[in-house]
Amino acid sequence: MEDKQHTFFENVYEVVKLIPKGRVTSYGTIANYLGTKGSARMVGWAMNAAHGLSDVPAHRVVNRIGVLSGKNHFSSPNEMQERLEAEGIKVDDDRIMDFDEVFWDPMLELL
DNA sequence: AGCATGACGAACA
DNA sequence: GTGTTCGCCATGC
Repeated sequence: MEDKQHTFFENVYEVVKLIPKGRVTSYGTIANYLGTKGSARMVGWAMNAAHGLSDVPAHRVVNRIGVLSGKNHFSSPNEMQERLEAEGIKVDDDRIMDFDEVFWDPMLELL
């Protein structure tokens, strides 16, 4: 873990850190914003590495349909949902409710 | 070198 | 709505 992916990971972290409280985005959206469109899996991989960084709110990143696909990777599977609900995001059956309302698109709102 | 897996996504049936 | 298939690319066997 030294040079090449460093840039990609760094970019992912930077975007994730910019996600406003109470909002969420998706792996594919971040990938698209970074220009690595189609490589949503790499974003997920980056999150896996970001897992230890408190600066990166990985719980605000879900898949395209608002499912907490990564909850299993947290310290506790319940932690992700609790953190989201603590920010005012309603979660039901591992899925974000009103997903279109809390969705945050860097291309659209960050600009 | 190939093959399987994965915090994904889109297209299609 | 669900299930399958393919593309994506880093990692591990």
